[in-house]
Amino acid sequence: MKNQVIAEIFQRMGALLEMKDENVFRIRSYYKAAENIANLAEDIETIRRDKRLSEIPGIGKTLEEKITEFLDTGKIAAYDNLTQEIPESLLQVMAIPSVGPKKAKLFFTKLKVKDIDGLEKAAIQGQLLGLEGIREKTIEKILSGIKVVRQGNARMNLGTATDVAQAIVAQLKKLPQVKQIIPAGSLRRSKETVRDIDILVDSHDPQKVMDAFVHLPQVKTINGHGATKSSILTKDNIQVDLRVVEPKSFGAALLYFTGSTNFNVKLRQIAIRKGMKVNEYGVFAVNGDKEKLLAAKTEKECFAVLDLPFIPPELREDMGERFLFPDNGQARIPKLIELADIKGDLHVHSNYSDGQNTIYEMAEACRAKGYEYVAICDHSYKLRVAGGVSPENLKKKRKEIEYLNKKYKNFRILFGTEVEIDMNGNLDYNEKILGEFDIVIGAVHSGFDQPREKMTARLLKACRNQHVNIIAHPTGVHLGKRAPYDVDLKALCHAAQEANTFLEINSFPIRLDLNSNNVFFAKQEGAHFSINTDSHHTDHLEYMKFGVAMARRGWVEKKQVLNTLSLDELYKKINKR
DNA sequence: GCCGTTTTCGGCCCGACTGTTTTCAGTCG
Repeated sequence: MKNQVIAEIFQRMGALLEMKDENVFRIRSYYKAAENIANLAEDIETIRRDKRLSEIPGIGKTLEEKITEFLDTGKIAAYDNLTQEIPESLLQVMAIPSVGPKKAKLFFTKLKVKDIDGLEKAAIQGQLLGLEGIREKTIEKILSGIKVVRQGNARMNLGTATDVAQAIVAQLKKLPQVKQIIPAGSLRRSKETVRDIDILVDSHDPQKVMDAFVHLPQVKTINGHGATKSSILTKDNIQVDLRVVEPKSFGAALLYFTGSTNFNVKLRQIAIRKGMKVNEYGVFAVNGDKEKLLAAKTEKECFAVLDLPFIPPELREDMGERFLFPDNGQARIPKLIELADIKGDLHVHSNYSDGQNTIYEMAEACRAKGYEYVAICDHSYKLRVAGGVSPENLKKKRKEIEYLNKKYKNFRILFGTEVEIDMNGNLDYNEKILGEFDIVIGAVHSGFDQPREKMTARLLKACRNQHVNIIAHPTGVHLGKRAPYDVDLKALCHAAQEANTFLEINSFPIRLDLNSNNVFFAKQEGAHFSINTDSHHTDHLEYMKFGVAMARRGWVEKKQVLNTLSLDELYKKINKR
């Protein structure tokens, strides 16, 4: 798939145009196009072949031509021209906190600085001093910014972000001045990865809260410390922003601070059309230069005065056609699946393969969560690195499960497997063995580099096997580590639908696979899902909330998810017993 | 450069904080 490459080029073109001091709206077009392309679940070459490029939001005639040019020739002339004029390495310089397009351009034109090393050298040698608008403080900021960018500020996964945020929230909550406190931003939207953490506090005494925040033990550097807004870097180099507002405008502030940016833009555009204005202090009716506050206390009220239903944070992305802002009439927001709808976990491991806990411990932990069932799906024999279960050991495992099940009322352990799909789409256990499981999950753990046709055929074959109920982590992605393998998701969805096979939404924070864009796409293509944790420890069962978040971000309802069914309904659905 | 139930031209979200300035530009979210 060329999607990410093209998105990256448009992103870079946007930044280069910024340095050229181009029209800001033209620049925004490139950024917006980059984002929308990066979020496509479909291969952009397929879209192009079907002549649907202009249906991608933010893609007009010009950008369509550029995409076509890239797909045909492997390059974009306009991009090459830009990089002739401005060295690409200046984009690194722009990535330094406190250095934007204006300063990067200034350093390049005045000092011929074209990368981070050059800037550092110039700063140390005192060459920056005396440039227009540059004094000691600015140079200090640049030097510390260079350190930050060198340490890498990669996006963290949702699990890490949740932990970091919770630790800070727990400490600030102890302050008597803090009334409500809630992590906002991309974390509240449950985005797969998070760059920095935004926390919103409601208090009558902002200064006290700010002071406490910047002096938390995990703070390494203070980037900003204002009356209502502060920003710090933790010792693990994670940026955390805190914003304090008056209780009366908490809803408006939460709405603003949750974002996304594009969602805010969209919301504010809607307000303007209605003769209103939205900012973090409320929704206002505008009449000449007079403003009248209409709503601010809760998010719900703010949506209501804009004549919108409450839009759950997970949906606030304004991803073009997926976003059902009404052209006329009411937005239709489906009743999204909730964590409480989940009746069991259909993919956990035990110490029969590479899990840390016994079957009994996993079962008890699931019972404690109020589940009706759990499927113990250990790896199959061939995956030796993960202690795949031999056919002989399967018998023992099955007996153990039967023994435990005799003790349980209103709870059932399902005898399952996560079976290897080999390079040709064949399964690791024979048909007879596969027939004995309650649940069979097919999974790819090898041969990730196969070409699209081969990989797709491989998955389709497994998907159509009469015993396979679920396809595990369908794209194989490891966030920040391994790119997804190349599979025709559309074909997989259609095969899955025909074969009554479910696509997994794997909740493990480094996987989140399918991700929310894929879930949204797969849902449109008629796929149904199973949201599982892939737990290798009882602690991992908590990850279910992340998988549910992916489903919600993909507009999924309860009825589209296998493990919202009761045990009887589940058996019926998968044709067992 | 995109986009359209006021529009195919003329709009395009809004504010906090910082460092440099004597009123604002740049950066960020």
